[in-house]
Amino acid sequence: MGDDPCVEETRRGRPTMNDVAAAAGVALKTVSRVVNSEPGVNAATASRVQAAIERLGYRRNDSARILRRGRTASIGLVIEDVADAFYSSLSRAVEDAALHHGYLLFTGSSREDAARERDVVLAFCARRVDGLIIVPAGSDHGYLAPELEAGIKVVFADRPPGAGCEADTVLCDNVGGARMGTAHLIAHGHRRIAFLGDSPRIFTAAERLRGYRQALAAAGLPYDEGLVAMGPADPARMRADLTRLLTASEPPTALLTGNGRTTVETLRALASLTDAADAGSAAGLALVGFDDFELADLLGVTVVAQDPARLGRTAADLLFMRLSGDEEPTCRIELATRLVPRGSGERPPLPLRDRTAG
Amino acid sequence: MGDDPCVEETRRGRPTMNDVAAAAGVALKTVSRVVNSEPGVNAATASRVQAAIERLGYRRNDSARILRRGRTASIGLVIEDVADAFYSSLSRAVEDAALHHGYLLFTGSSREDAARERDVVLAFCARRVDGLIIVPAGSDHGYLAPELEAGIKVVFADRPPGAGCEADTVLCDNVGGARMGTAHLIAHGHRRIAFLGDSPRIFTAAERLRGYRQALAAAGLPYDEGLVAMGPADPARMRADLTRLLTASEPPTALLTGNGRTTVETLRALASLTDAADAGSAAGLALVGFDDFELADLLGVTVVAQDPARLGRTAADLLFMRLSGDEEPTCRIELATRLVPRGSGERPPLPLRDRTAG
DNA sequence: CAGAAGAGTGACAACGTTGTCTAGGGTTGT
DNA sequence: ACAACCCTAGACAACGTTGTCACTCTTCTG
Repeated sequence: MGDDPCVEETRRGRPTMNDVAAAAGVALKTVSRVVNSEPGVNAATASRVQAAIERLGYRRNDSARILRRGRTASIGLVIEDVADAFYSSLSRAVEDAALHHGYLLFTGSSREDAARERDVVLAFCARRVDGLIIVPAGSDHGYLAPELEAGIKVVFADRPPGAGCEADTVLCDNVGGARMGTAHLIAHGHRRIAFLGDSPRIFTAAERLRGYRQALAAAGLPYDEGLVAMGPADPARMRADLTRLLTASEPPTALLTGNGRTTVETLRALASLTDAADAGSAAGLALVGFDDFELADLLGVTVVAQDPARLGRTAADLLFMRLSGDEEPTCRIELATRLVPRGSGERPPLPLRDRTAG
Repeated sequence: MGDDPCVEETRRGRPTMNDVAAAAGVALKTVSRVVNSEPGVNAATASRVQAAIERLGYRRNDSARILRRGRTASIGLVIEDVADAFYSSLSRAVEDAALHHGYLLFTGSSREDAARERDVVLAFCARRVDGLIIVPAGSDHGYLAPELEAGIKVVFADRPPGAGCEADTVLCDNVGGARMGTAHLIAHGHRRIAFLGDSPRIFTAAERLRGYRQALAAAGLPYDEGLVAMGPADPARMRADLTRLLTASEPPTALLTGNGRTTVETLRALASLTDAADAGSAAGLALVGFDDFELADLLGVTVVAQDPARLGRTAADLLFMRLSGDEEPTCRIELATRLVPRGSGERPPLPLRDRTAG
């Protein structure tokens, strides 16, 4: 009475193949065969094993399986922030691809922090992912050398790896997109166009600044540093920058914003600065945003659209090609951007003396 | 010459602790101690081992570690869709909590498909996650019994588990929120209020419908099925439903929309139906949306705000309490919602004869 | 009818790590 | 000088699975 009432049931924790084997009266290996749908098991035996599996609630231990087999059928995705719409679209595309190939997906955010990027990547490597898709935050990827050496396939997305790291890369045409957006404003008569972008140490922000400058140069317009404000999309900073721009002696008549968050915060700042209900036309400024965003259509904001889902899909396709044995030299793909006119970018320059801000 | 030029370097694949031990001239176990920062290793020995680790690019194999130790220090999160803003905020909160506790996070989307939810959950269990946070798509969670039995901690978020599954649950006050939003419209003079929601087989949609009906009843207003349209947030369907509502003999003067996507698609449909640039006031309808969304402030849309980040944080806190040994009876937490007036919900009813839609 | 072929099953080692136990050698206390 | 101790280090088994090989029956072939 004081003893185990039933030894078999008292076993704590998860049942193993051994337990199933004992319950079904077969050998361990036979259970393994059933679990993995391997051929060479009598139908009657198989169903007896199956019954034992269901009765005990057995689930295969993938850690043991991975340890034994070497391949994990999982990939890792490192992005900047899951909560950002751009990256969550990208995530979803990668998740779809992983599911389609029967892979499990780890996702982690770097929060634009190189050390954290490294930690997340190495944690995934410790879990022995077969491949990685990385949106790099840092610019030194030397830490990847042993991983690449060990055969882990890596694809960089949205931004290239740091110098000295050779790997497939999928980017948007940042320079071309920014050039196109700027040229669009120039074509509508603007001569003083401000550029509001993310911190210039971020690859995409620097590239877009480059495109902006190219467009100015192509049109024979001067590059004025006073019209450029770059930094993280912090509402307070952006308000201050916009106030400075708009109260300058020669304020811009148009804005090019460097990414989705910047565009949105610019719209907010403009709305709060001008008390205009219709933010799209606030202050009479023309506006082109780099990167499309939800509701840009309703707000009438002209954008240079990237396609984050396509970016993710392309990176995943590339990764799975590598995983299935493709040994071609590494490649660098640049996806085209698309200008979507919605009104805000087609406004002509307004005489600026009429209004004051602040 | 034809042979291995250097046996040690030729070894394919990843170095193991054994390799490191050999390279450093110590025993396997000593390497293990160094890797895990266990005490009892001479500083000189430790640095020799460390050097070998770096030279070989050794990374611990977590599968083996997990197999040996039993605990995985990882949790799984199953949501409906990473690309949805509500769930991506929730994800981010969970990710933060996981990071803070030193746990790794698996994320998977169910796409509102019960079978897929089950597959994802079981895949995570096969990887031996210690805990799970689930936004359930299905209503039968019998498949979780063996997992719970095996000690996996489960917290349900946003929606409760199906009958017969006992587990901690964190919800929003859907009924109260919808009641509040509806009462707000009633307080502004509306008598015919339409409800546009997600498919009624989704828990939150059904609850919100319930809140809507309660508010009507409390105000002595009749419940008119003709004012209710529920289904997935498909643009075409929503346009058709709105057209039907607005061209009815007694059209509504206000709308309550049942979630973020529905609100956004409603705004789009209204804009396209009325050609109004200012979608917020399109058709003169008052509008309250359940669930806040990016740019609702600029569009002037009154919402009943949930806090997805708080939802995720609460669920994660609960899970980590369970993981650290908390054995209290399961609980069900309901988070309050908050009404955020921004204009669209404060418009008075308009005489409806003036306009025609379609 | 003997021998070969094949289907079904099981024994066993190995994957890379960690927990337990043991051994060597130096220091301390009496 | 001897025992008792601590510090360091290694030997070994075990975690749960899968790949390899070997064994036992049938059944088929010559």
